Amino acid sequence: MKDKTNKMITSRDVNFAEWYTDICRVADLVDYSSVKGSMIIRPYGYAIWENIVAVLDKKFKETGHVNVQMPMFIPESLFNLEKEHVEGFAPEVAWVTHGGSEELAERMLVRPTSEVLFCDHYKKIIKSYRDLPILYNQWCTIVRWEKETRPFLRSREILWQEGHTMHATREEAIEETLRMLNVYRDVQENYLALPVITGKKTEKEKFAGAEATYTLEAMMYDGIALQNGTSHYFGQGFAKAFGIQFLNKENKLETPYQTSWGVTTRMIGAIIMTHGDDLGLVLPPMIAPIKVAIIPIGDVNEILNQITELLKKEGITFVVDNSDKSPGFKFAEAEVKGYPLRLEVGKRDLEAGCVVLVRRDTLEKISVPIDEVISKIKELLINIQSNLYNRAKMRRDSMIYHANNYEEFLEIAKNKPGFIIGKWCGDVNCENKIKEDTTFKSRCIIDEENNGKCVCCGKEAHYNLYWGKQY
RNA sequence: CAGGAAGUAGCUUAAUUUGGUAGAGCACUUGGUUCGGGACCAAGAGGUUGCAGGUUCAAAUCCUGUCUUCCUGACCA
Repeated sequence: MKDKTNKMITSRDVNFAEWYTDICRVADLVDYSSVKGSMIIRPYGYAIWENIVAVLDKKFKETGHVNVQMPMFIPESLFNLEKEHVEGFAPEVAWVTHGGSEELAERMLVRPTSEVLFCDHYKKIIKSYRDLPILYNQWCTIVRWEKETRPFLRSREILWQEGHTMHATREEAIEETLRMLNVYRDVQENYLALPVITGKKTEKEKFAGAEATYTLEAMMYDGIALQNGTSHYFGQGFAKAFGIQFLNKENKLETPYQTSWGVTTRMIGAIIMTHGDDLGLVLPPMIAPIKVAIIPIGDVNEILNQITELLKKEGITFVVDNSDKSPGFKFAEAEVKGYPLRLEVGKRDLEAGCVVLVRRDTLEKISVPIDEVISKIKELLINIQSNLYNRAKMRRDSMIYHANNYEEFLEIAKNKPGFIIGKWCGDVNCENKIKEDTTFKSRCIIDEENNGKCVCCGKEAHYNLYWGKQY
Protein backbone atom coordinates (compact mmCIF):
# COMPACT_ATOMS: atom_id res chain seq x y z
CA MET A 1 0.00 0.00 0.00
CA LYS A 2 1.24 3.43 -0.92
CA ASP A 3 1.83 6.40 1.36
CA LYS A 4 -1.47 7.45 2.85
CA THR A 5 -0.59 10.75 4.47
CA ASN A 6 -2.69 13.72 3.50
CA LYS A 7 -0.66 16.62 2.20
CA MET A 8 -3.34 19.12 3.06
CA ILE A 9 -3.34 18.29 6.76
CA THR A 10 -0.58 19.13 9.23
CA SER A 11 0.21 16.12 11.41
CA ARG A 12 -1.45 16.40 14.80
CA ASP A 13 1.76 15.35 16.51
CA VAL A 14 3.70 18.11 14.74
CA ASN A 15 1.38 21.00 15.49
CA PHE A 16 -1.94 20.17 17.08
CA ALA A 17 -3.40 23.67 16.70
CA GLU A 18 -2.65 23.78 12.99
CA TRP A 19 -3.91 20.24 12.56
CA TYR A 20 -7.21 21.35 14.10
CA THR A 21 -7.71 24.33 11.83
CA ASP A 22 -6.67 22.23 8.82
CA ILE A 23 -9.38 19.68 9.62
CA CYS A 24 -12.03 22.36 10.00
CA ARG A 25 -11.15 23.75 6.60
CA VAL A 26 -10.33 20.63 4.60
CA ALA A 27 -13.39 18.70 5.81
CA ASP A 28 -15.63 21.63 4.77
CA LEU A 29 -16.93 22.22 8.28
CA VAL A 30 -16.48 25.98 8.51
CA ASP A 31 -15.39 29.01 6.61
CA TYR A 32 -14.23 32.30 8.04
CA SER A 33 -16.39 35.37 7.62
CA SER A 34 -15.06 38.89 7.34
CA VAL A 35 -15.81 39.50 11.02
CA LYS A 36 -13.33 38.08 13.48
CA GLY A 37 -14.72 35.19 15.48
CA SER A 38 -17.94 34.88 13.47
CA MET A 39 -17.65 31.59 11.67
CA ILE A 40 -19.70 30.28 8.81
CA ILE A 41 -20.80 26.76 9.60
CA ARG A 42 -20.92 25.04 6.23
CA PRO A 43 -23.53 22.42 5.29
CA TYR A 44 -21.45 19.44 6.40
CA GLY A 45 -20.58 21.04 9.73
CA TYR A 46 -24.13 22.19 10.22
CA ALA A 47 -25.48 18.71 9.48
CA ILE A 48 -23.41 17.40 12.40
CA TRP A 49 -24.89 20.12 14.59
CA GLU A 50 -28.41 19.31 13.41
CA ASN A 51 -27.92 15.70 14.42
CA ILE A 52 -26.68 16.71 17.86
CA VAL A 53 -29.59 19.15 18.21
CA ALA A 54 -32.08 16.43 17.27
CA VAL A 55 -30.77 14.09 19.97
CA LEU A 56 -30.64 16.77 22.68
CA ASP A 57 -33.97 18.34 21.80
CA LYS A 58 -35.69 14.98 22.03
CA LYS A 59 -34.19 14.37 25.45
CA PHE A 60 -35.12 17.85 26.66
CA LYS A 61 -38.71 17.23 25.64
CA GLU A 62 -38.73 13.78 27.20
CA THR A 63 -37.76 15.44 30.48
CA GLY A 64 -40.64 17.89 30.26
CA HIS A 65 -39.02 20.95 28.71
CA VAL A 66 -40.53 23.23 26.08
CA ASN A 67 -38.75 25.51 23.65
CA VAL A 68 -39.12 29.27 23.59
CA GLN A 69 -37.44 32.14 21.78
CA MET A 70 -36.32 35.18 23.75
CA PRO A 71 -35.15 38.55 22.41
CA MET A 72 -31.57 39.22 21.46
CA PHE A 73 -31.24 42.63 23.16
CA ILE A 74 -30.99 43.38 26.86
CA PRO A 75 -31.40 46.95 28.16
CA GLU A 76 -28.45 47.95 30.31
CA SER A 77 -30.60 48.60 33.40
CA LEU A 78 -32.05 45.10 33.24
CA PHE A 79 -28.64 43.53 32.88
CA ASN A 80 -27.37 45.46 35.93
CA LEU A 81 -29.87 43.90 38.34
CA GLU A 82 -27.69 40.94 39.34
CA LYS A 83 -24.30 42.19 40.44
CA GLU A 84 -22.08 39.09 40.17
CA HIS A 85 -23.54 38.31 36.79
CA VAL A 86 -22.67 41.79 35.51
CA GLU A 87 -19.12 41.58 36.81
CA GLY A 88 -18.68 38.21 35.15
CA PHE A 89 -19.94 39.20 31.72
CA ALA A 90 -19.36 42.96 31.41
CA PRO A 91 -15.86 42.63 29.91
CA GLU A 92 -17.14 40.65 26.96
CA VAL A 93 -20.49 42.08 25.95
CA ALA A 94 -21.24 43.79 22.65
CA TRP A 95 -23.21 47.03 22.98
CA VAL A 96 -25.85 48.48 20.72
CA THR A 97 -25.78 52.26 21.05
CA HIS A 98 -27.56 53.51 17.97
CA GLY A 99 -30.82 52.83 16.17
CA GLY A 100 -30.23 54.07 12.67
CA SER A 101 -28.47 57.39 13.13
CA GLU A 102 -30.03 58.17 16.49
CA GLU A 103 -28.27 57.42 19.72
CA LEU A 104 -30.37 55.29 22.06
CA ALA A 105 -31.50 56.82 25.35
CA GLU A 106 -30.41 53.57 27.03
CA ARG A 107 -27.84 51.39 25.39
CA MET A 108 -28.54 47.68 25.00
CA LEU A 109 -26.30 44.67 25.01
CA VAL A 110 -26.53 41.71 22.72
CA ARG A 111 -27.25 38.75 25.01
CA PRO A 112 -24.09 36.98 26.18
CA THR A 113 -26.50 34.51 27.87
CA SER A 114 -30.17 35.00 28.64
CA GLU A 115 -30.66 34.67 32.41
CA VAL A 116 -31.90 38.23 32.83
CA LEU A 117 -34.27 37.98 29.87
CA PHE A 118 -35.82 34.83 31.28
CA CYS A 119 -36.02 36.34 34.76
CA ASP A 120 -37.70 39.47 33.46
CA HIS A 121 -40.27 37.26 31.78
CA TYR A 122 -40.66 34.87 34.72
CA LYS A 123 -41.46 37.80 36.97
CA LYS A 124 -44.57 38.38 34.89
CA ILE A 125 -45.75 34.81 34.45
CA ILE A 126 -45.03 33.26 37.84
CA LYS A 127 -47.74 33.95 40.42
CA SER A 128 -48.67 30.67 42.04
CA TYR A 129 -47.05 27.40 43.03
CA ARG A 130 -49.32 26.01 40.32
CA ASP A 131 -47.19 27.83 37.74
CA LEU A 132 -44.13 25.85 38.78
CA PRO A 133 -41.96 24.26 37.69
CA ILE A 134 -41.24 26.25 34.56
CA LEU A 135 -39.03 24.20 32.24
CA TYR A 136 -37.93 26.33 29.30
CA ASN A 137 -35.20 25.85 26.76
CA GLN A 138 -33.97 28.08 23.98
CA TRP A 139 -31.92 27.33 20.84
CA CYS A 140 -30.24 30.53 19.76
CA THR A 141 -27.03 32.40 19.25
CA ILE A 142 -25.37 34.60 21.84
CA VAL A 143 -22.51 37.07 21.54
CA ARG A 144 -19.39 37.25 23.68
CA TRP A 145 -16.61 39.54 22.51
CA GLU A 146 -13.78 37.05 22.83
CA LYS A 147 -10.28 38.25 22.15
CA GLU A 148 -8.75 35.12 20.73
CA THR A 149 -11.08 33.08 18.57
CA ARG A 150 -10.99 29.62 17.00
CA PRO A 151 -13.57 27.75 14.96
CA PHE A 152 -16.09 25.92 17.20
CA LEU A 153 -13.92 26.29 20.30
CA ARG A 154 -14.18 29.99 20.87
CA SER A 155 -16.18 32.30 18.65
CA ARG A 156 -17.80 35.65 19.23
CA GLU A 157 -21.18 34.51 18.04
CA ILE A 158 -21.98 31.23 19.73
CA LEU A 159 -24.63 28.79 18.54
CA TRP A 160 -26.01 27.01 21.56
CA GLN A 161 -28.89 25.88 23.68
CA GLU A 162 -29.75 27.33 27.10
CA GLY A 163 -32.23 25.78 29.50
CA HIS A 164 -33.73 28.02 32.19
CA THR A 165 -35.96 26.52 34.81
CA MET A 166 -37.79 27.71 37.94
CA HIS A 167 -38.80 25.47 40.82
CA ALA A 168 -40.79 25.74 44.03
CA THR A 169 -38.14 24.08 46.16
CA ARG A 170 -34.40 23.98 46.47
CA GLU A 171 -34.37 20.18 46.27
CA GLU A 172 -36.32 20.18 43.05
CA ALA A 173 -33.99 22.73 41.45
CA ILE A 174 -30.86 20.84 42.47
CA GLU A 175 -32.41 17.65 41.12
CA GLU A 176 -33.03 19.43 37.81
CA THR A 177 -29.45 20.72 37.68
CA LEU A 178 -28.12 17.19 38.07
CA ARG A 179 -30.74 15.66 35.79
CA MET A 180 -29.63 17.89 32.90
CA LEU A 181 -25.98 17.31 33.66
CA ASN A 182 -26.75 13.62 33.21
CA VAL A 183 -28.64 14.23 29.98
CA TYR A 184 -25.52 15.96 28.68
CA ARG A 185 -23.33 13.14 29.88
CA ASP A 186 -25.56 10.57 28.22
CA VAL A 187 -25.48 12.41 24.90
CA GLN A 188 -21.76 13.10 24.96
CA GLU A 189 -20.78 9.57 25.93
CA ASN A 190 -23.33 7.55 23.98
CA TYR A 191 -23.77 9.68 20.88
CA LEU A 192 -20.64 11.80 20.53
CA ALA A 193 -18.41 9.03 21.93
CA LEU A 194 -16.74 11.55 24.23
CA PRO A 195 -15.70 10.30 27.64
CA VAL A 196 -16.41 13.12 30.07
CA ILE A 197 -15.68 13.80 33.68
CA THR A 198 -18.57 15.45 35.48
CA GLY A 199 -18.42 17.32 38.75
CA LYS A 200 -18.83 20.55 40.60
CA LYS A 201 -16.70 23.60 39.88
CA THR A 202 -14.83 25.39 42.65
CA GLU A 203 -16.04 28.79 43.83
CA LYS A 204 -13.43 30.48 41.68
CA GLU A 205 -14.48 28.68 38.50
CA LYS A 206 -18.26 28.71 38.86
CA PHE A 207 -20.64 30.72 36.64
CA ALA A 208 -21.10 34.39 37.47
CA GLY A 209 -24.23 34.49 39.61
CA ALA A 210 -24.56 30.76 40.28
CA GLU A 211 -24.63 29.04 43.64
CA ALA A 212 -23.15 25.89 42.14
CA THR A 213 -21.85 25.03 38.67
CA TYR A 214 -21.54 21.47 37.42
CA THR A 215 -19.34 20.82 34.41
CA LEU A 216 -18.54 18.21 31.79
CA GLU A 217 -14.81 18.06 31.18
CA ALA A 218 -13.46 16.26 28.15
CA MET A 219 -9.79 15.67 27.44
CA MET A 220 -8.58 16.37 23.93
CA TYR A 221 -5.94 14.34 22.07
CA ASP A 222 -3.23 16.74 23.24
CA GLY A 223 -4.20 16.33 26.91
CA ILE A 224 -5.85 19.72 27.21
CA ALA A 225 -9.28 20.01 28.80
CA LEU A 226 -12.35 21.25 27.00
CA GLN A 227 -15.27 22.34 29.15
CA ASN A 228 -18.01 20.79 27.12
CA GLY A 229 -21.10 22.00 28.89
CA THR A 230 -22.32 23.29 32.22
CA SER A 231 -25.38 22.98 34.43
CA HIS A 232 -25.93 25.62 37.09
CA TYR A 233 -27.93 25.76 40.29
CA PHE A 234 -28.75 29.41 40.94
CA GLY A 235 -30.56 29.16 44.24
CA GLN A 236 -32.66 32.30 44.65
CA GLY A 237 -30.03 34.85 43.62
CA PHE A 238 -31.50 35.99 40.33
CA ALA A 239 -35.08 35.49 41.51
CA LYS A 240 -34.51 37.84 44.43
CA ALA A 241 -32.71 40.39 42.30
CA PHE A 242 -35.60 40.37 39.86
CA GLY A 243 -38.35 40.20 42.47
CA ILE A 244 -39.80 36.88 41.28
CA GLN A 245 -42.24 35.47 43.84
CA PHE A 246 -45.09 33.01 44.01
CA LEU A 247 -47.84 32.14 46.48
CA ASN A 248 -47.45 28.70 47.99
CA LYS A 249 -50.21 26.36 49.15
CA GLU A 250 -50.33 28.17 52.49
CA ASN A 251 -50.96 31.48 50.66
CA LYS A 252 -47.51 32.76 51.64
CA LEU A 253 -45.13 34.54 49.27
CA GLU A 254 -42.02 32.55 48.40
CA THR A 255 -39.05 33.03 46.08
CA PRO A 256 -38.51 30.22 43.55
CA TYR A 257 -35.27 28.32 42.89
CA GLN A 258 -33.62 28.46 39.51
CA THR A 259 -31.33 26.47 37.20
CA SER A 260 -29.72 27.01 33.82
CA TRP A 261 -27.72 24.69 31.59
CA GLY A 262 -26.15 24.93 28.18
CA VAL A 263 -24.05 23.27 25.52
CA THR A 264 -22.66 24.76 22.33
CA THR A 265 -21.18 23.90 18.95
CA ARG A 266 -17.95 23.58 20.90
CA MET A 267 -18.94 19.91 21.17
CA ILE A 268 -18.12 19.61 17.47
CA GLY A 269 -14.64 20.90 18.29
CA ALA A 270 -14.42 18.22 20.97
CA ILE A 271 -15.38 15.51 18.47
CA ILE A 272 -12.72 16.73 16.06
CA MET A 273 -9.99 16.92 18.71
CA THR A 274 -10.89 13.61 20.33
CA HIS A 275 -11.43 11.31 17.36
CA GLY A 276 -9.76 12.96 14.37
CA ASP A 277 -6.41 11.82 12.96
CA ASP A 278 -3.84 12.84 10.36
CA LEU A 279 -6.09 11.65 7.53
CA GLY A 280 -8.95 13.89 8.59
CA LEU A 281 -12.12 13.93 10.57
CA VAL A 282 -13.46 10.80 12.28
CA LEU A 283 -17.16 10.97 13.13
CA PRO A 284 -19.01 8.74 15.57
CA PRO A 285 -21.72 6.92 13.58
CA MET A 286 -24.51 8.11 15.89
CA ILE A 287 -24.09 11.72 14.77
CA ALA A 288 -22.40 11.33 11.39
CA PRO A 289 -24.60 12.94 8.72
CA ILE A 290 -23.46 10.29 6.26
CA LYS A 291 -22.73 6.80 7.55
CA VAL A 292 -21.45 5.14 4.38
CA ALA A 293 -19.46 6.54 1.47
CA ILE A 294 -19.86 4.33 -1.57
CA ILE A 295 -17.04 4.32 -4.08
CA PRO A 296 -17.76 2.46 -7.30
CA ILE A 297 -14.76 1.41 -9.33
CA GLY A 298 -15.57 0.96 -12.99
CA ASP A 299 -19.09 0.18 -14.20
CA VAL A 300 -20.94 -1.56 -11.36
CA ASN A 301 -24.30 0.19 -11.62
CA GLU A 302 -26.44 -2.87 -11.21
CA ILE A 303 -25.04 -3.96 -7.89
CA LEU A 304 -24.82 -0.32 -6.80
CA ASN A 305 -28.55 0.12 -7.25
CA GLN A 306 -29.25 -2.98 -5.20
CA ILE A 307 -27.10 -1.77 -2.35
CA THR A 308 -28.40 1.80 -2.30
CA GLU A 309 -32.01 0.57 -2.33
CA LEU A 310 -31.28 -1.58 0.70
CA LEU A 311 -29.56 1.28 2.50
CA LYS A 312 -32.51 3.57 1.83
CA LYS A 313 -34.87 0.96 3.15
CA GLU A 314 -32.82 0.63 6.32
CA GLY A 315 -32.55 4.41 6.75
CA ILE A 316 -28.76 4.30 6.61
CA THR A 317 -27.47 7.56 5.13
CA PHE A 318 -24.91 7.32 2.32
CA VAL A 319 -23.26 9.14 -0.57
CA VAL A 320 -22.19 7.63 -3.85
CA ASP A 321 -19.08 9.17 -5.31
CA ASN A 322 -19.74 8.87 -9.02
CA SER A 323 -17.30 11.59 -10.02
CA ASP A 324 -14.60 10.84 -12.57
CA LYS A 325 -11.88 11.23 -9.94
CA SER A 326 -9.52 8.33 -9.45
CA PRO A 327 -10.38 5.82 -6.73
CA GLY A 328 -7.39 6.95 -4.68
CA PHE A 329 -8.69 10.48 -4.62
CA LYS A 330 -12.10 9.29 -3.51
CA PHE A 331 -10.67 7.18 -0.72
CA ALA A 332 -8.73 10.13 0.61
CA GLU A 333 -11.76 12.38 0.35
CA ALA A 334 -13.93 9.92 2.29
CA GLU A 335 -11.27 9.81 4.99
CA VAL A 336 -11.04 13.60 5.22
CA LYS A 337 -14.80 13.79 5.71
CA GLY A 338 -14.73 11.18 8.44
CA TYR A 339 -17.50 8.97 7.08
CA PRO A 340 -17.62 6.03 9.49
CA LEU A 341 -17.64 3.43 6.70
CA ARG A 342 -16.47 3.33 3.13
CA LEU A 343 -17.87 0.79 0.71
CA GLU A 344 -15.69 -0.03 -2.29
CA VAL A 345 -17.15 -2.03 -5.10
CA GLY A 346 -15.46 -2.94 -8.38
CA LYS A 347 -15.35 -5.75 -10.90
CA ARG A 348 -12.79 -7.62 -8.85
CA ASP A 349 -15.21 -7.79 -5.92
CA LEU A 350 -18.17 -8.73 -8.02
CA GLU A 351 -16.34 -11.72 -9.45
CA ALA A 352 -15.92 -12.91 -5.87
CA GLY A 353 -19.51 -11.92 -5.00
CA CYS A 354 -18.24 -9.43 -2.45
CA VAL A 355 -17.79 -5.75 -1.68
CA VAL A 356 -15.14 -4.16 0.51
CA LEU A 357 -16.03 -2.24 3.66
CA VAL A 358 -13.40 0.01 5.22
CA ARG A 359 -13.70 1.27 8.79
CA ARG A 360 -12.68 4.88 9.25
CA ASP A 361 -11.62 4.36 12.86
CA THR A 362 -9.16 1.50 12.24
CA LEU A 363 -8.82 1.72 8.42
CA GLU A 364 -9.35 -2.04 8.40
CA LYS A 365 -10.56 -3.43 5.05
CA ILE A 366 -13.18 -6.14 5.24
CA SER A 367 -14.43 -8.17 2.29
CA VAL A 368 -18.13 -8.96 2.72
CA PRO A 369 -20.45 -11.19 0.65
CA ILE A 370 -23.06 -9.02 -1.04
CA ASP A 371 -26.04 -10.57 0.71
CA GLU A 372 -24.49 -9.83 4.10
CA VAL A 373 -23.63 -6.21 3.38
CA ILE A 374 -26.45 -4.55 5.27
CA SER A 375 -26.12 -6.63 8.40
CA LYS A 376 -22.36 -6.15 8.36
CA ILE A 377 -22.75 -2.37 7.97
CA LYS A 378 -25.12 -2.25 10.91
CA GLU A 379 -22.78 -4.34 13.00
CA LEU A 380 -19.75 -2.25 12.09
CA LEU A 381 -21.47 1.08 12.80
CA ILE A 382 -22.26 -0.10 16.31
CA ASN A 383 -18.75 -1.43 16.69
CA ILE A 384 -17.14 1.79 15.47
CA GLN A 385 -19.25 3.85 17.84
CA SER A 386 -18.13 1.87 20.86
CA ASN A 387 -14.56 1.57 19.66
CA LEU A 388 -14.26 5.35 19.34
CA TYR A 389 -15.54 5.82 22.87
CA ASN A 390 -13.34 3.11 24.35
CA ARG A 391 -10.27 4.29 22.50
CA ALA A 392 -10.78 7.87 23.67
CA LYS A 393 -11.42 6.72 27.23
CA MET A 394 -8.32 4.56 27.34
CA ARG A 395 -6.23 7.40 26.02
CA ARG A 396 -7.71 9.83 28.51
CA ASP A 397 -7.27 7.49 31.46
CA SER A 398 -3.65 6.93 30.49
CA MET A 399 -3.12 10.68 30.74
CA ILE A 400 -4.51 11.19 34.24
CA TYR A 401 -1.85 11.41 36.93
CA HIS A 402 -1.82 11.63 40.71
CA ALA A 403 0.17 14.23 42.59
CA ASN A 404 0.69 14.03 46.35
CA ASN A 405 2.76 17.16 46.85
CA TYR A 406 3.70 20.30 45.03
CA GLU A 407 6.99 18.95 43.75
CA GLU A 408 5.18 16.07 42.05
CA PHE A 409 2.51 18.41 40.76
CA LEU A 410 5.01 20.74 39.11
CA GLU A 411 6.93 17.83 37.66
CA ILE A 412 3.84 16.28 36.05
CA ALA A 413 2.42 19.61 34.91
CA LYS A 414 5.66 20.43 33.19
CA ASN A 415 6.35 17.12 31.51
CA LYS A 416 3.14 15.18 30.99
CA PRO A 417 0.13 16.52 29.10
CA GLY A 418 -3.16 15.53 30.72
CA PHE A 419 -5.06 15.87 33.97
CA ILE A 420 -3.72 15.70 37.50
CA ILE A 421 -5.68 14.40 40.45
CA GLY A 422 -4.61 16.33 43.52
CA LYS A 423 -6.04 17.22 46.91
CA TRP A 424 -6.90 20.78 47.81
CA CYS A 425 -7.41 22.71 51.04
CA GLY A 426 -10.17 24.90 49.62
CA ASP A 427 -8.17 28.14 49.63
CA VAL A 428 -8.45 30.14 46.41
CA ASN A 429 -4.86 31.28 46.92
CA CYS A 430 -3.70 27.75 46.19
CA GLU A 431 -5.75 27.68 42.98
CA ASN A 432 -4.22 30.98 41.98
CA LYS A 433 -0.71 29.86 42.77
CA ILE A 434 -1.10 26.64 40.80
CA LYS A 435 -2.45 28.57 37.86
CA GLU A 436 0.38 31.06 38.01
CA ASP A 437 3.05 28.38 38.25
CA THR A 438 1.67 25.88 35.74
CA THR A 439 -1.36 27.44 33.92
CA PHE A 440 -3.34 24.49 35.30
CA LYS A 441 -6.78 25.28 36.68
CA SER A 442 -9.15 23.22 38.74
CA ARG A 443 -11.40 21.26 36.39
CA CYS A 444 -13.88 19.96 38.91
CA ILE A 445 -14.28 18.47 42.36
CA ILE A 446 -14.15 14.68 42.55
CA ASP A 447 -15.20 14.42 46.16
CA GLU A 448 -15.10 16.27 49.42
CA GLU A 449 -13.15 14.24 51.89
CA ASN A 450 -11.24 15.16 54.99
CA ASN A 451 -7.96 13.35 54.68
CA GLY A 452 -4.60 14.04 53.15
CA LYS A 453 -2.75 17.25 52.42
CA CYS A 454 -3.34 20.03 49.93
CA VAL A 455 -1.14 19.40 46.92
CA CYS A 456 -0.13 23.06 46.90
CA CYS A 457 0.24 24.34 50.48
CA GLY A 458 0.45 21.02 52.35
CA LYS A 459 -2.27 21.98 54.82
CA GLU A 460 -5.21 19.75 55.58
CA ALA A 461 -7.17 18.96 52.39
CA HIS A 462 -10.96 19.10 52.11
CA TYR A 463 -11.37 18.28 48.45
CA ASN A 464 -10.06 15.95 45.80
CA LEU A 465 -9.83 17.70 42.43
CA TYR A 466 -9.03 17.22 38.78
CA TRP A 467 -6.58 19.82 37.51
CA GLY A 468 -5.67 20.58 33.93
CA LYS A 469 -4.87 23.07 31.23
CA GLN A 470 -7.85 24.19 29.22
CA TYR A 471 -8.90 25.50 25.86
C1' C B 1 -5.59 42.31 25.39
C1' A B 2 0.21 41.35 25.22
C1' G B 3 4.13 39.24 22.18
C1' G B 4 5.35 37.11 17.30
C1' A B 5 4.25 35.90 11.95
C1' A B 6 1.44 36.63 7.57
C1' G B 7 -2.22 38.62 3.85
C1' U B 8 -1.00 38.22 -4.29
C1' A B 9 -6.79 33.53 -8.45
C1' G B 10 -10.77 28.73 -4.42
C1' C B 11 -5.79 26.71 -2.13
C1' U B 12 -0.20 26.77 -1.96
C1' U B 13 2.75 30.40 -3.64
C1' A B 14 6.66 33.56 -7.41
C1' A B 15 7.75 38.58 -8.36
C1' U B 16 8.80 42.71 -2.63
C1' U B 17 15.49 42.90 -0.78
C1' U B 18 16.88 46.78 -5.73
C1' G B 19 9.34 50.46 -7.47
C1' G B 20 8.80 49.46 -14.24
C1' U B 21 3.69 44.24 -18.65
C1' A B 22 1.41 40.10 -11.78
C1' G B 23 3.84 34.13 -13.25
C1' A B 24 3.29 29.00 -11.75
C1' G B 25 1.41 24.27 -9.37
C1' C B 26 -3.07 22.19 -7.44
C1' A B 27 -8.34 22.85 -7.71
C1' C B 28 -12.22 24.52 -11.47
C1' U B 29 -14.74 24.27 -16.91
C1' U B 30 -14.97 21.52 -21.82
C1' G B 31 -13.55 17.21 -24.83
C1' G B 32 -11.08 12.58 -24.76
C1' U B 33 -8.39 8.47 -22.51
C1' U B 34 -8.43 6.25 -17.64
C1' C B 35 -10.07 3.94 -12.90
C1' G B 36 -8.48 -1.23 -6.46
C1' G B 37 -4.65 4.70 -2.57
C1' G B 38 -4.74 11.68 -4.12
C1' A B 39 -4.44 9.50 -12.99
C1' C B 40 -3.12 11.45 -18.10
C1' C B 41 -3.53 14.51 -22.77
C1' A B 42 -5.48 18.90 -25.00
C1' A B 43 -8.00 23.41 -24.74
C1' G B 44 -10.17 27.16 -21.44
C1' A B 45 -11.62 30.32 -17.57
C1' G B 46 -10.07 32.67 -13.23
C1' G B 47 -6.30 38.95 -10.31
C1' U B 48 -8.57 46.52 -9.71
C1' U B 49 -2.15 42.01 -5.18
C1' G B 50 -7.19 42.37 2.27
C1' C B 51 -9.13 47.55 2.75
C1' A B 52 -8.26 53.06 3.07
C1' G B 53 -4.94 56.93 2.58
C1' G B 54 0.03 58.83 1.26
C1' U B 55 4.93 59.24 -1.60
C1' U B 56 6.14 58.74 -7.01
C1' C B 57 6.10 59.87 -14.00
C1' A B 58 5.09 54.82 -12.21
C1' A B 59 3.30 50.92 -6.19
C1' A B 60 2.08 43.83 -5.14
C1' U B 61 6.84 46.26 -3.94
C1' C B 62 8.15 52.25 -0.02
C1' C B 63 5.29 54.96 4.24
C1' U B 64 0.83 55.49 7.64
C1' G B 65 -3.62 53.60 9.38
C1' U B 66 -7.02 49.72 9.56
C1' C B 67 -9.22 44.78 9.05
C1' U B 68 -8.50 39.58 8.90
C1' U B 69 -5.90 34.94 9.73
C1' C B 70 -2.23 31.88 12.25
C1' C B 71 1.13 30.91 16.51
C1' U B 72 2.34 31.65 22.13
C1' G B 73 0.14 33.64 26.51
C1' A B 74 -3.94 36.05 29.70
C1' C B 75 -9.82 35.73 29.59
C1' C B 76 -13.92 32.69 28.61
C1' A B 77 -18.68 27.77 26.84
